[in-house]
Amino acid sequence: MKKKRPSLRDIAEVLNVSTTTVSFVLNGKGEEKKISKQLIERVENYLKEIDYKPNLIARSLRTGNSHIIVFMVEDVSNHFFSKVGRILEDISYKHDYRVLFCSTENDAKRTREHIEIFKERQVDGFIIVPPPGIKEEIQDLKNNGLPVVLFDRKIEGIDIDSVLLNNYEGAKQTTQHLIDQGFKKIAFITIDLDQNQMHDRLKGYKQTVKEAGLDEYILTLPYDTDRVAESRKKIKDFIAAHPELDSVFFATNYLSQSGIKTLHQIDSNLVSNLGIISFDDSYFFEMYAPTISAYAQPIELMGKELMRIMFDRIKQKSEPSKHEEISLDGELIVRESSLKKYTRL
Amino acid sequence: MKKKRPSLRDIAEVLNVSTTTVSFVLNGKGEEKKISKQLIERVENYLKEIDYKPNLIARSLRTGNSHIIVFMVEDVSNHFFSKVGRILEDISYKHDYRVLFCSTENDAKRTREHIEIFKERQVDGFIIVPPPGIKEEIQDLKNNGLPVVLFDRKIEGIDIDSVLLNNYEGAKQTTQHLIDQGFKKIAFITIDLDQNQMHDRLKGYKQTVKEAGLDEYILTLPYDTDRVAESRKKIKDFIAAHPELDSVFFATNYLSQSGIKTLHQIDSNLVSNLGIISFDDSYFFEMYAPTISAYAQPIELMGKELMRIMFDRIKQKSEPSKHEEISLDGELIVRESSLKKYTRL
DNA sequence: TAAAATTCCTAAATCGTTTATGTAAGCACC
DNA sequence: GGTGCTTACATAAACGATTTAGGAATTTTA
Repeated sequence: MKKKRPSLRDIAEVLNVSTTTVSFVLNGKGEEKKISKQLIERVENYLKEIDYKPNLIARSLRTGNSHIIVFMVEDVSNHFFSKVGRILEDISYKHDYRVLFCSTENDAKRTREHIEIFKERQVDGFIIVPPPGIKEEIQDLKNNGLPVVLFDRKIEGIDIDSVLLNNYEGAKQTTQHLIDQGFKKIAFITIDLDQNQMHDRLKGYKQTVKEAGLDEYILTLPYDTDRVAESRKKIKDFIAAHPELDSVFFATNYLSQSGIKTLHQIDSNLVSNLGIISFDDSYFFEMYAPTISAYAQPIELMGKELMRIMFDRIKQKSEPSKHEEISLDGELIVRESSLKKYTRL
Repeated sequence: MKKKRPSLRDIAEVLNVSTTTVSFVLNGKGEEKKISKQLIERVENYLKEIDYKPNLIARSLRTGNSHIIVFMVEDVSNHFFSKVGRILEDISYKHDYRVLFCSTENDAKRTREHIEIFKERQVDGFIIVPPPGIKEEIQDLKNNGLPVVLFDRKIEGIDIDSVLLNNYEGAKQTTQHLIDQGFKKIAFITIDLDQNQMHDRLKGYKQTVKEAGLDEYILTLPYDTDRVAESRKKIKDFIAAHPELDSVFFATNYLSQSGIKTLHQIDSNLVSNLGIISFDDSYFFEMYAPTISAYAQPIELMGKELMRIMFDRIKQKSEPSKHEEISLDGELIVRESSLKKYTRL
């Protein structure tokens, strides 16, 4: 049943040539290696005839690369990451590379193990959303000459390629939009996560309200998704404590979704009466009634930039003289909710 | 810079033993292979000391397997699939396997290419959501002795392991729930996709309303996501043509989300006044106001069953005498929307 | 016409494992 | 002391490709 695939040697035997010749032709190096036209043709025809597929493992062992790129994110089932993953997959596919997604769970140990395994599997590059505490491993990868591009988050004190959202500018723009719509008491609801992107968003908000001469209203919720009840209560108390609030800026889309739910529970008119805007877009916001405006990350562009850098590094092999730190701008998606409010005030 | 990792041979040289010995110890076969206690210890210590990591590519080449399982779905960024993928990843991780997700785009050609590549990469098993037209390739994989488990959809006329939702029963149960709540004019909105699971859902609906002596109201929308406008119009016309409708059963969660949006556009009270229920759950339904009830697929269980069968097949190597066709039941998640309606009628 | 260059191809090493087979030493047994 | 059985390792052949170094035949050059 289990018919063995023919190997290069088998083919060479049948054609009465050496494996070298077959290998050269297979890899399109026939002319370069001065194989005669006739022979090239003969080999090519046979390869086509039997629909020969080389054993990629053997090839990897010999060449040291695998045409596989790893994409490590916090959670592959997170919508944002899976969307980006999909883009990466499509681009890779066109270049005959494959993408291996995996979840770090934002855990350094798990990430380390993954990296170790993939290194031994000769993957050609890493695109990583780095959890805290893996600076050394990243540096190590780079020292081993493996291309690494960070995504979504950066690591301080390490010179490395990265593709990030300009969180500061995004938050400024988002806050400014609310201000432009006439809102004056803008709350910023964020999570208790010590990560650069969250800091930058907060800074953007602070700076913008300050420039506009408005007051700050900041609520920080626990990161743990288990502590939903606690978060709900905090939001309720916060809203109750500040009846003057006319709008809310949620710092992540997950936050918005649960936050909106909570607002609706407090008072079913609240969501319609407040100016609500979210960082990170979501399918949800388009469907919800009322629709919710959001600052959307440029998913497609991110994927493209990631792969552009990755392929650059893979090709040039040597350590690049200069690393790229791409900072991308998102796009404010204005939906009815943050428009119609103005007339209500 | 690029310090080469030590190989088995290097280690053998340092320790003045053969690679065989090192290999046996490495794989825990020391005792079995009658290596002396002292030597085992000496080797183990050294391995630990240099933190030796074997080259997995070389191992794969020799052993013919890779500890990689491929999970091919229509689109990795689809929430349902990515959730299941995440489960598979976690289970695999515990068994020292990795999962390679990839998207078929429901396209036979792309699927074929993927399968070809992965076969050459010696993956140990395939979990596939099969697009139409790849029966032969699946059969071929099986003939090559590779474990294949189908997921979500089956292929007629092929004896193979599979894990599926019991769509018929699910649709029956879902419809029955609406009936139990007192609804009598129940619409079934589905898509124009010639797949078993859609047929089964339709059958479940039909059978249930028939048993209850109620009328059928069926609307079939185009599958193409580009034809949103057309779908919207069809829904509007359908609702207008049947003012007597008191409830709607959407056959997929994507449909529900866009459908609910449309209903809301027609009349902002419609969503609250109709009994609405969806096949496939979504985060969205929990957050929406009002919340939407749904028949949820047992994601975790599905993942577990898939991996259970997969590992069974990987272990036993030989062709199983009997294939498993697992048909799982989902769970009706009853939220306020389908409860409170009854009182309104 | 001998030396040099070119053309066309091959032998063999190599990547880093696993594993079938080999073998030397020690012991028991009649 | 010859035979057989363990024990405790080593040798070497795979796995299936790529690639270096080189060889024989032909052609060009001087």
